[in-house]
Amino acid sequence: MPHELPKTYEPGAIEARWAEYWVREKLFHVETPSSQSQRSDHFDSEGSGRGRPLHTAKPVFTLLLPPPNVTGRLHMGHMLNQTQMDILVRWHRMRGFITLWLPGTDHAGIATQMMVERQLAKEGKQRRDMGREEFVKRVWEWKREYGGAILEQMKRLGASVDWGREYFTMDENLSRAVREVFVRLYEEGLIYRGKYIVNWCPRCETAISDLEVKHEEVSGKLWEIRYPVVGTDEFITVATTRPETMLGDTAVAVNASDERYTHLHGKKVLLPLMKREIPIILDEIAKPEFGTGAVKITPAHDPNDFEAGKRHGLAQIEVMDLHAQMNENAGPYKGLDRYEARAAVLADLKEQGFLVAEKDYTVALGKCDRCGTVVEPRLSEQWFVKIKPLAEKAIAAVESGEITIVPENYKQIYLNWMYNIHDWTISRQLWWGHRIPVWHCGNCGEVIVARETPSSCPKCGSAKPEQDTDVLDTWFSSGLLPFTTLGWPEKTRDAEVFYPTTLLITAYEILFFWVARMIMFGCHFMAGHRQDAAMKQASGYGDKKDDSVPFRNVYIHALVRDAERQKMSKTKGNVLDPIEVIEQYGTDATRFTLAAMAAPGTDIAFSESRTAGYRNFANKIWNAARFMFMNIERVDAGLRPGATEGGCNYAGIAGFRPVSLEDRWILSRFNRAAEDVNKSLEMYRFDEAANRIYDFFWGDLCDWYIELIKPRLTSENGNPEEFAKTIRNLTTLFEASLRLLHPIMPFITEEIWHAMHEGKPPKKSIALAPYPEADEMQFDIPAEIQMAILQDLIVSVRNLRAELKVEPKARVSIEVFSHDPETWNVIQNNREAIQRIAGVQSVTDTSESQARQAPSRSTSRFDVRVDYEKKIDVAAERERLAKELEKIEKEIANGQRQLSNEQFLAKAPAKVVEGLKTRAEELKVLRAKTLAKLKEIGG
RNA sequence: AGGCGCGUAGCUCAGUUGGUUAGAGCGCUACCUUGACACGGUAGAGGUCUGGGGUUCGAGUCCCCACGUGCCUACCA
Repeated sequence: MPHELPKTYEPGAIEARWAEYWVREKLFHVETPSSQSQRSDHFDSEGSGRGRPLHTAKPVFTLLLPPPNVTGRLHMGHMLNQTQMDILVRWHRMRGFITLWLPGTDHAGIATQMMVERQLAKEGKQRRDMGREEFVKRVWEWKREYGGAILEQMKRLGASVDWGREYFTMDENLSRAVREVFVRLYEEGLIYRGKYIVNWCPRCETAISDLEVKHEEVSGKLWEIRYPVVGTDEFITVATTRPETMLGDTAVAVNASDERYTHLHGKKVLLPLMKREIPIILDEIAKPEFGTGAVKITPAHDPNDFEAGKRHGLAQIEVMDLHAQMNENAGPYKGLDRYEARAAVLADLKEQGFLVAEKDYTVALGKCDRCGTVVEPRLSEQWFVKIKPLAEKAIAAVESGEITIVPENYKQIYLNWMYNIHDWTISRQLWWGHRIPVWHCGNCGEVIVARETPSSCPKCGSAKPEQDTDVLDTWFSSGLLPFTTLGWPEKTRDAEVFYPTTLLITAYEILFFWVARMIMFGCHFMAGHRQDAAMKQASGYGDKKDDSVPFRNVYIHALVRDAERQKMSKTKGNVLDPIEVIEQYGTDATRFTLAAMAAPGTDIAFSESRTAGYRNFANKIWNAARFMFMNIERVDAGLRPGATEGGCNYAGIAGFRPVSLEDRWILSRFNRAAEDVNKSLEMYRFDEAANRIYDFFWGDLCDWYIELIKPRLTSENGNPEEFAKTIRNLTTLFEASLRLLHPIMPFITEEIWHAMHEGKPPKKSIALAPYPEADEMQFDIPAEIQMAILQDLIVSVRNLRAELKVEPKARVSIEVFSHDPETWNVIQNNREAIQRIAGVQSVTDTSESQARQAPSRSTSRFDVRVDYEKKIDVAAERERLAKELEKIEKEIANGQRQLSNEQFLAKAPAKVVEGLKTRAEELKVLRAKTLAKLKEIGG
């Protein structure tokens, strides 16, 4: 069974099977390492742990999964994020790190509440009718039933998280930690309550933070209204984009320096419609250069006016309720929606002659991030976090380099935001979430902040204080996750080992929402924490001073857009469902696409054609494996090599015994690929890593190596011993290449790897096998040079054959000229390969250059001519040669200009000059040869 | 209004501190049912790197301007 792979690669069945296996076998579960059990535990006994002394602490790699909302469905952004995390996690795990990837979900206050409300609406029910307790119960039911959807989807991606440690932000232990944090901050004076203007969503009926407001430029109107000045026949004209708020005006402000209004200082205006006398005040809020220089002041409905109102002790008249409907203070407009009221107010103003002008104006409308409703600034009692003291530590952690942010431009963005941060509104008027641990005494009004529900008021002793009805902003609890998931506030061994986490990978969108908050909370609450020193050292962070930070590195990934570069959004209907892409091309191909397109700095315009290409790549690997298995089948049992005999190690490929040029070459190429891939991953260059593996697997291994060794595998009367050696080399090479690819394409590599081991793999999964590293002893520069000559020769002959339109099956004779001994060596030693791969009958050495003979190709090392009766297309050949000559001439001219420039010779590095000179020599030869050919065919 | 990014082959994108011949995938052309693979093979065509200045021995790469395009931040009525 193991060697019978179906002819065509079909990812669906394979992937589902392994995804299930990884979860069932708990392969990625990490027990808390005790202080004793951290000794290095190598994968094999062959001394492969080069550079890893035994009996030292193991390095640790910890990553927190940005918790998806329980309401979430997987989108491309998640998949990119998780692909990148999984690549790094698998890579570290294979390199012997204690690797913990912690998964969980977020209760997502507003989003989840909305979801359940919608469900209730279908049943004709309303949240308020059923009451808070019933409703929350209902949300929990919903969560149990549907909340796991996104995690199930994650399993399909192959995310190698530790499912044994899965959390939910409303779990009891995490909720306890949230209360603890609230109480401590309150006791430190960092949480306060007050009545301020906040962003209010009339649909969600709750306050939201600045970050949850999305601004949108809309073409709107600016209305100018004149207010009559009491006791004169003058008017003051003010402008507004929200005329309905004038009903709550309590003053008109002008600038003290504005001479237009000097004579009106101390006077009052009569507020139209409301017929209320309000003062003209002097305040800096009014800028003389803007409009009329006079501003209406509505302290209850505008944040600036609120501040101005406080400065002048003005009344705050609320004219709207929590649904943004006009209330009793709005007089005749009571009961109207804010926009109905706007229309009515404008009509009345116009009728009464107060409306002066209506101008087109671009307004930045604030909309609720969740539901899109236009936000209304509203005066209300809320809880706030005093943010500056927390921000200071968070700034220091990044400025000092204790936390690195990649790409680096995000560091400045983060810092700018932190410098200008405002206090954080943390209370939400929702029912779903962490209830604020505050109780109000109905008797004496005492405010009780406590970890557990108080049975009586500590001040007056009256029974049953009422708990505050608000819940906390969802980000308040998720901001604590790096330490609460490791057992905080207890001091745990988990925290000692896994905190600070190593890395956080996330999208730019939540840099402020989440990343910034985690840094603030981590630096504050984990101050004084020490990570296990030996492990910290082993992990490469021995030089870091601050172990309070929630993570040592942040990597911000790009945004996934659709093929037209549009941001994917439900309203646009251009959302690409990753599950659909996966069903069509496979998870491996989709992962590979995301990795290969993840160049830093630019967003990803996801293109399915790329995914199709990488599905083809998987198919290529699949078939190369089939070819390998086909040949293994033909080996006698006694000769069958163990696929990993000596192969399953870190450095190079230990079991590979090169005998031929292509053996030496592919071994060298493999090691170079391993070196490059490791380097790229170190720098989060997923695109480089993916492309490098692609080129190696397809371009080197399949296109050349397998083609070259075919005769050693397929010749009927071959030497069985050589055959076995060849197979051994192929299998060890292939096995190592699978390990190289595994982090990016976990499924296909797992499938083939198990097949190679005939059901008896050395580890339960390739994911637990070591990751290849370069062995410098296996670099072979001469082999690479010689192979390049061989490839040049073969390609030249193929090229000539194509041009001469030689029938594919016909074999041709070739004549080769070279004065280069190395070239001769290559030809002598690889005559058979040349004949077979290039369709050559005989190779003749000539002592004379073939350059002027028509059907020929030249490189600086050799000329090769095909002996064939068919005539070339003279005109086409002439054109080709002319074009080639032009290119050569251009390059020669270019090179000469530089080489004759003293400045260049003096200033350019020797290496560059040397290279140019060598190239100039080559070009001279090539030009002579090309000219000769042109002359020969009468050009 | 500020800030950031992008503009390279028909399409989607690479191109590391400026250094010899600007790469890949898809698409395109021609030929090929060669015992791993047509989701394949072989050989090709296709780019004055948006435009204009500048720095430099040397610019796709650095600077300035323009045009086009995308995003983020912002309490200016």
